[in-house]
Amino acid sequence: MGKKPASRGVTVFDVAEHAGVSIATVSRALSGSRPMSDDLREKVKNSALSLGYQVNLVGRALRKQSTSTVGLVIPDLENPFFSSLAQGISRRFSASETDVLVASADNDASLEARAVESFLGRQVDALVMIPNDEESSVEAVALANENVPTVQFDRLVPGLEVPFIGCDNRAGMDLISTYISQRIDTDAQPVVLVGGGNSSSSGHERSARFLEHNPSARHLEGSFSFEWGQQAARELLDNGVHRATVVCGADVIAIGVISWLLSQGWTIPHDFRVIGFDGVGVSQLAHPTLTTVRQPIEEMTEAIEALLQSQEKNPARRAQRFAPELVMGESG
Amino acid sequence: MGKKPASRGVTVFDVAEHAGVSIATVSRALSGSRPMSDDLREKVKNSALSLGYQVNLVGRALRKQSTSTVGLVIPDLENPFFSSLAQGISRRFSASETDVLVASADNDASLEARAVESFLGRQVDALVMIPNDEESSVEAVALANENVPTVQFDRLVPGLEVPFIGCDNRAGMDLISTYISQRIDTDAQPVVLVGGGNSSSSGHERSARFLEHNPSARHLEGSFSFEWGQQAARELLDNGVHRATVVCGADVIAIGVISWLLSQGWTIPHDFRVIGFDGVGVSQLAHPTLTTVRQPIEEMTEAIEALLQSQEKNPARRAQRFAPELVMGESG
DNA sequence: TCCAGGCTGGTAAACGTTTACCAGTTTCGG
DNA sequence: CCGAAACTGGTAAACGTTTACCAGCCTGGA
Repeated sequence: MGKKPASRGVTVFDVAEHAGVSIATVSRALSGSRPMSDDLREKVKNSALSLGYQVNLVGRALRKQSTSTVGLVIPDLENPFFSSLAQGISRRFSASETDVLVASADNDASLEARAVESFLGRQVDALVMIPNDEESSVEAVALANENVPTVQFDRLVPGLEVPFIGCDNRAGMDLISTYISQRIDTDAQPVVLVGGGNSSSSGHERSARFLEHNPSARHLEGSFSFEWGQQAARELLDNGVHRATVVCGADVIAIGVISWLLSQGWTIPHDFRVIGFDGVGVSQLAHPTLTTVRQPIEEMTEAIEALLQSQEKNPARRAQRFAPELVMGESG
Repeated sequence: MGKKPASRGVTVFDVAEHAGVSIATVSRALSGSRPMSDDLREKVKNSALSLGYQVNLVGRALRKQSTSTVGLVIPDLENPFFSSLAQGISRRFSASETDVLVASADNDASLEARAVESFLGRQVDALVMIPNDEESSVEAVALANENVPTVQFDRLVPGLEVPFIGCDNRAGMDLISTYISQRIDTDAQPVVLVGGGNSSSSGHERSARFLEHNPSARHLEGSFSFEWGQQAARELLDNGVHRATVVCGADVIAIGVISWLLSQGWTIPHDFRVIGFDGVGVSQLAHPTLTTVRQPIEEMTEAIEALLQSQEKNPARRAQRFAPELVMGESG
């Protein structure tokens, strides 16, 4: 019933002394790295328990030259799509006794670089990166890949031999295009594209593909944020657009657009149809429910784990793109 | 123009050899821990650069017995309130050269315990915890606090001498109560409380305080999630409630409630008034805009940093509660 | 009886840093 | 010109693990 002793500072030596064995025996008993008699093992384990011993992972990492850890670098924790991805990855890896450490780059290239350096310095076994940007993130991704198995997720930096796992953005935009082209026949609204900006590959790919199908669409580029969605909607209204099908580069943007339009008294989908992209997390709560394209993030996180596992042996396939599916909602 | 060499495996010894000095000099030149002549320092730095040397933080941590790292344990990354907090904390600490590592407990007590153990094993200098639960998180928080300076954030586990920083939930509910009581005079709607559950201190405190003011309020308890908000709204409608002021234990819940009510064709605030709690992140995008109570998270993250700084010397004050403010929106 | 081989436990080295301590040189006041 | 102080750079120990190697013992087959 006594106060449990603090474990900081309790080392294998203390346990060894308490149990009357050597440190090698302690290590072996605790890790099971070599078979030994049950009573001895029990004795050691009891000593460890009663001293409140907890392994020092720093010491272990230094000796074993491996931590059971993967680092995840994310552009922005406040973007619910990214935090869903983070949650998905954590969950996936927690099953395989691997810790996932998350760092936010806060949309800042230098913080992103710092996060990578920090993870590398910590000797993570692998790195999963959602690069901020096609240009400013090149060095960080390259540095990561030179040092540990690395996978780019969701976004891709050009010109690097770093494996990529993400969604087939073009296919997603194809789905949306054919969907709205059917609609357009019946009610001829102008089509507007509100993109997430050309500085990330996903923004880039989505906008470009959509414009291939709809070259005459009005076109606004911004960033992947609610605020941009709101601003874009305001610009549309200011320019006298009062009926339109608004295709957005991401659900966050779509939510922003809808929020602004509703606040100005317009109705959806009557006045404006709004279509998103991602189909993950909060956006499913939007009202009216969002018409969007859903990325299969379960499959994608699974692929990440598989890739990283095999990565240690053979060099991985270049890029894996997963097909998204159209989700019909009320908004468009 | 040659390929930059991989830094993994480049150690102080390599740099020392390349620069023609001893490892002590390398360490000192790089860390500036002792004054030395400029040209020597330059020479060492150049060697380090050309070899692509990157310090191994594991080795450093082992020797210095300190990492410049604080761990953050979060119940659920998908809850936008928590991810906003995480973002805020990361940002705050990034200014002071301290890395923040985030781990999600995924609303699971055993994962939470594992996250704490992992951080402790990694020798983090401090721990910030948002405990899952008032009961099942006790051991994890206690373990953390026995080993490193620890602060509980937003949620509080009872009976432990662990410093706490959070919002004054009772004051928040006082604000809401007086606000709606003014309204109630003019249009006498029934009042409903949709709480986030009694298993966390914030849910607990908020619901209890609100019921002190409104003992006759209809009362539903669930969890801090969108889904619960939707479900609660459904239950209300099923029970024939068609006009009400719905006070929610959190914005996420309020968003869920609103989303369901709107989807069933009710209007807000005409049929239902809905009021949230938190005032952070995504919820500001809701439409109609949310009437809520805003927590001062800037101040709170600042307090965390200050607390952890001083914590190393003197034992910290028990609990700091920050006053929230009422934010008028259209929803209630 | 002897030796090979299995089993059990211990000793010590290694992982990559930082830094206490030391030794050599220079500077400078007396 | 001597001694002390200041400075500069190096050697080696220490942080907490894991594990290669070793030594002793026991078993069993020849």
